[in-house]
Amino acid sequence: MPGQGRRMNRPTVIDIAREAGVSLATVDRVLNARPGVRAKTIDAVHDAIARLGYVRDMAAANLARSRSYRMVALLPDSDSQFVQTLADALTEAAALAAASRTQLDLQRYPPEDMHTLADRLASLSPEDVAGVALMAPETPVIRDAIRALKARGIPLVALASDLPNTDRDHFIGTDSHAAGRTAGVLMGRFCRGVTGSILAVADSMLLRDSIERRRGFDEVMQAEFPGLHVRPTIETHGSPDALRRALGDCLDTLPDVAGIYLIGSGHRALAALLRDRGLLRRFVVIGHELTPHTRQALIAGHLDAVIAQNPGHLARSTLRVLRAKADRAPIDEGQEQLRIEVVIRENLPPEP
Amino acid sequence: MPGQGRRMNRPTVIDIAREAGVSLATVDRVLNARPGVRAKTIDAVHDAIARLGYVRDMAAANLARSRSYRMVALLPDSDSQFVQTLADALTEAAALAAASRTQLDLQRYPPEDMHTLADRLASLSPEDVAGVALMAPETPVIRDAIRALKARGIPLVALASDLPNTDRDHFIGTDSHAAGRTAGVLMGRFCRGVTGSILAVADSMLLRDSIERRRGFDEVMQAEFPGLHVRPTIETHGSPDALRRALGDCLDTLPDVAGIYLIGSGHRALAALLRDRGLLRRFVVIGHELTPHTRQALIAGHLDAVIAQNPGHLARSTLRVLRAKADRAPIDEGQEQLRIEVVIRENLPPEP
DNA sequence: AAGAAAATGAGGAACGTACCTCAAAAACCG
DNA sequence: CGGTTTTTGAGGTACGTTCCTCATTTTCTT
Repeated sequence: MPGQGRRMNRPTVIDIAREAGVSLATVDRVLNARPGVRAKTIDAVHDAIARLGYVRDMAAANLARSRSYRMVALLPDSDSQFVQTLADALTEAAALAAASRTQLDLQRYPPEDMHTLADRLASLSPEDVAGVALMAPETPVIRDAIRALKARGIPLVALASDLPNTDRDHFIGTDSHAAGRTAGVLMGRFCRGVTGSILAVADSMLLRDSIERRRGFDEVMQAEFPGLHVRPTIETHGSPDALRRALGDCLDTLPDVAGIYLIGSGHRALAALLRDRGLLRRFVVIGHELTPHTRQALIAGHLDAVIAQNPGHLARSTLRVLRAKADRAPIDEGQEQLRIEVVIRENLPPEP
Repeated sequence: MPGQGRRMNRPTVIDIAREAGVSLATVDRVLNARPGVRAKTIDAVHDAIARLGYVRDMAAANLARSRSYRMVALLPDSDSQFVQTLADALTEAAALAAASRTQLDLQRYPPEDMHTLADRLASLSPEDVAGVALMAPETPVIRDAIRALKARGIPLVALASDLPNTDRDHFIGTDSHAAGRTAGVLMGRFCRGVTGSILAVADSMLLRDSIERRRGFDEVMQAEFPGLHVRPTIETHGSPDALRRALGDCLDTLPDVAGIYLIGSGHRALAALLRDRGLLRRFVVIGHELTPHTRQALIAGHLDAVIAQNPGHLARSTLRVLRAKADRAPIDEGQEQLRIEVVIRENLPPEP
């Protein structure tokens, strides 16, 4: 009978009861913080727990509670490929998490409408939601909604984009500043021996992530690559036409463009523009996030490197952390640490 | 009572039995692939499962099994930092896996002595070992030992270094050829505009991994960077002196060295040599695996990039896959896919 | 069609925990 | 000190699954 091992004999509640010299009922009261136990007895039980190195079997506990976990993920309903990729990853992770009584309710909200989002958050009750994962910009309205949510005792994690000035329990994503620095180093090194301008393109410089990436990028370029000059950020506000126009102007005006840094989205529009002008592969192009488009661009050689966070890890991490928060269990920080990945054509992961 | 969700009323085995019109015992036989059920009945049960969208509650299942899994990991007892890092990662992963009834017995074997290793493998019995993770070169002796192990029904995964011509159940590690290509692209791009020689240093060109990395590296260099010429591999056989001597000779003889590719270990010896000669930071240096030394070298700027596989993922993946194999459960290929990581100073993960 | 073999059913104990009730013991109060 | 309140104990049922035994039914073989 393969695959079978020997019993491990972890201590159980029964062992604690014996060790502490109390009854099972008392141990149970202590473990679940139920009232009606003297402080002295509580200590005795905790001592026994410490002495035996007891760890509560969460699987058994949850089975007994016959508790299930409904998590809610709220993503903007933008047509960004990254958000779509993330949504897919969450759906996939949720399918697997179903085996451990966790289900995910993936919701989208109108990207610009923070009031709708706040209302949505306000409508969540601890009775039927065990945790929330939120990808949203940090506006006052949202900050308030989060405060109210936490006051109701619902755990919340910030997804992909941090909400540092709120009561969020955890941030799941990469450090944008470091990601920008990484992009900067690659840009600088790929441009070795070249002097010229670097164009930076972002959706909006009001987004925390874009600001931080740009800041990291600039830091590195100024300190280590003095021959390259980064121009002010071109803001596209998600519009391909705006990108086309603004970037086109730059290319017309500046004779010495060496590289293009795509801080946010816009890969499709950029590729179209460069193709029309016969400029593909002329510059070093570095972007963020691995999506079907950036993948294709990497393969085609129109994009030199992508700084990415792994959406699969992001999704799994989200569910694990929410689950841990719901159980008030500790988190394995190492496992939840999201890496800043450097992706080039040669280490492109196989298609999902 | 926060963190609580609503009952989900997921279908249980009882529902399947009713839906399929069979008894609980039969459902159980089907679910656990026990013998004594007609093919027709098996199909009927599977149909019911599909119709109800049943997902087995793994927590309850494992609780009922009250089975524990003793896994054995066999690593060479070399003083390679990578092996040490991997051992640490395995130990850490094992501590966490204890919560899900999995324990890991981490063993080291004398690196050059394949007979000792084969004997060790031969001594493992399915009664007390649920799976084996093995990091070893593929020699005939080992191939035979693996065949015997598998014949006894013990699952085996190859760790870090593949054993493709054996019956191993799974390989957990990165594609060395692609890793070499990645190193090649970075070397080529970091040397943009430069013409010259690239030195390659390996422990031994008899190791599958080294051969494949070198092959991938060469492929890229020849195809994309014709100005750079990769010299024949210097073999150090793990000896710092040998590296010092051979590499020293090359540096004396060749005036145009542009980069150094460290296929295997030897980072310490290389740093010492370059420091003595005042050549630190003069060349582009690219290596493999993130260890305390390569981490430090990256920070100091003596090393430009490291191609790595994440030892934490490797370790967790190992335990997950072994566990799945022991349970005869399917594997989530996406999650077990090990990425080829590109690490530079800017995206260095925080110290563990 | 009889006998053998294979398939199926019925039922129960166990895994470790939660949560409930009721009774008994201990501590507290004046 | 008696009476009241608080604390503790004992025991049961439940969660969804595994795995066992034994009896019964069905199917196959000749």
